[in-house]
Amino acid sequence: MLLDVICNLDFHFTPEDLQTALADQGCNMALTTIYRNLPSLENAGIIRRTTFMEEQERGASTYEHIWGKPHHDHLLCQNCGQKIEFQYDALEVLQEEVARQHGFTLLRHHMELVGLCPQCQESAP
Amino acid sequence: MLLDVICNLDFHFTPEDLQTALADQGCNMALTTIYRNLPSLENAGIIRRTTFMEEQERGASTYEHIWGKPHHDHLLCQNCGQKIEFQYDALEVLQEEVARQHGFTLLRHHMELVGLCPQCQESAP
DNA sequence: CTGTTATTGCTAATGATATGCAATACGTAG
DNA sequence: CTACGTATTGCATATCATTAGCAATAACAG
Ligand SMILES: [Mn+2]
Ligand SMILES: [Mn+2]
Ligand SMILES: [Zn+2]
Ligand SMILES: [Zn+2]
Repeated sequence: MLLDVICNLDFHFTPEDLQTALADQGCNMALTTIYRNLPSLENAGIIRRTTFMEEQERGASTYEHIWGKPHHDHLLCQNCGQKIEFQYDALEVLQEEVARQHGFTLLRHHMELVGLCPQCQESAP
Repeated sequence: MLLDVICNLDFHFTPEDLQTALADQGCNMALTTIYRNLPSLENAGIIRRTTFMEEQERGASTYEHIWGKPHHDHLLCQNCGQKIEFQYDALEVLQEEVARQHGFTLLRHHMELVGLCPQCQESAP
């Protein structure tokens, strides 16, 4: 059930979002159970924790469904909270380059770009 | 005193690290007070919160002294926790490019590269 | 059907951070 | 310096996300 609900969510979600989505399907799962299962799903490569430094002040961490989807990073609007997913291979290549320069083997990265979306640039200039 | 201690720390620190460093100088400051003053120092551009997704699981957030220092990002060793600071202008340029492609005005970013340092590559291959 | 093991829910513990408030330090006008 | 209003502290307590303990329940295998 948990897996099913996760696969049908297309946006980033918190453990509580999952509980709500499950409840909508008639499945009442304790939050504790959800918290207990998230690490397994993460290790299995089905979800990824995407807690953004930008929104970290207070509040639960967020995850996203990544099974079968290509890697992407995020662009966030500081004002409206909108999240845009992007892929930019040249960036990934440069990250590898930085790691190599320091003799590191790069395993993964977390990159978030924070700015103002087109709409928010106008309304709050 | 707080400001003084921060300026003499050259590594990333937690609020508790600050308390310890202050105590070493003979100044006993309540943790509450430190927590209360960190946001001001951050707004003033003296420190920056650098909580890494990599070490976020449990534990306090970390800050670093940035006043007068040029911008940098971090390369972390997953195994030994070592942090390396780097500047790589080409990366920053590409980040701007991504933002522009989506009509965003880029304000800041958070990037952490996680991998294995040279030493840890040998000991845990 | 029955004993064995894995998963759940409930409740209470943790640990970082925030808040209420009274006590103290500070800065300034007299 | 001296008294008073304001800003800053410390202490105790609240919050809130996440975890742990444990007994109840479901899943599984023979
Ligand atoms: Mn995403
Ligand atoms: Mn740094
Ligand atoms: Zn916006
Ligand atoms: Zn290492």
